[in-house]
Amino acid sequence: MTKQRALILNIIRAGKFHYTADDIFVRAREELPGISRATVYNNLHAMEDERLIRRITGDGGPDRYDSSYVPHGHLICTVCHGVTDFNVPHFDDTLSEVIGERVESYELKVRRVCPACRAAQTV
Amino acid sequence: MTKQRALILNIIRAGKFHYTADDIFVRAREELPGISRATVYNNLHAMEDERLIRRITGDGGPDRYDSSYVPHGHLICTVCHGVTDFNVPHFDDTLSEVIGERVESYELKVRRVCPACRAAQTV
DNA sequence: AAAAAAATTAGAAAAAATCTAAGAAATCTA
DNA sequence: TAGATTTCTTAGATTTTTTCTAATTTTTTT
Repeated sequence: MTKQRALILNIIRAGKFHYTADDIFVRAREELPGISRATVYNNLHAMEDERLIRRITGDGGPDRYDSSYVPHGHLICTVCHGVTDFNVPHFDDTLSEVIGERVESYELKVRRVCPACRAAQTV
Repeated sequence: MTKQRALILNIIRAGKFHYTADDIFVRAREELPGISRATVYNNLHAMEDERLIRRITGDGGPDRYDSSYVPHGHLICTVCHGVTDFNVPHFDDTLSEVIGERVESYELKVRRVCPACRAAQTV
């Protein structure tokens, strides 16, 4: 756990939003001006493998990173590509029942226009 | 429906797999050597808007295209990586109710051990 | 047939991610 | 602790994927 990795993890955990690698790079550079883009990518991948964070592949936009690896749904805006978490309680149990097999994990992406973008559109 | 678009749609429909834009470009060029990459992208986007095809944003890799617009789940085996389609009837309506917003589409990937691999494991 | 609209083309450009080689930091070993 | 080994970071080039642009071709309309 280098200071670079700690910083990256902090940024992901502190943020209210799901950041892209570039978002994280820009924020990390404020604190550690010498940090390299490659370091950000390296550490994101390493932490993904260690299940410390989860990568969310978006809809057109760049990948984003979630501070929780526990499966949950993601609402993706088709306009701004912003990602919001949402939880369906016991969704894995529901899935298990539907498919008749034990579920290890799942990934659910729901695409819709987020409230902010919808408001902007109707103005 | 230009001949370029018809060809692209044919490639997507005839293929057993989900192709990337580049896969499609390479195959299209066999038939129509002058075809441009931009044409492939333009038509993929146009047909996606027309709901003739569906874009699947992958896990890291480039986007792929599915000959069916109708959303459906994918069961992914964590052992053999095989992919099986599965359908939850009216799942988008259910989602709409849960999140309280109009759902445009969804993508559901469920990871589990497929029956064949499970059988092999217990042997 | 002429004008207007739409689609296509080639290639440049942008966006996103990865790779490489050199150096720095941390860890291990005796 | 000194030296060796391993791991991590850096800068920037490279690759991959997608989009953009402007000129041309094709199609449609009048």
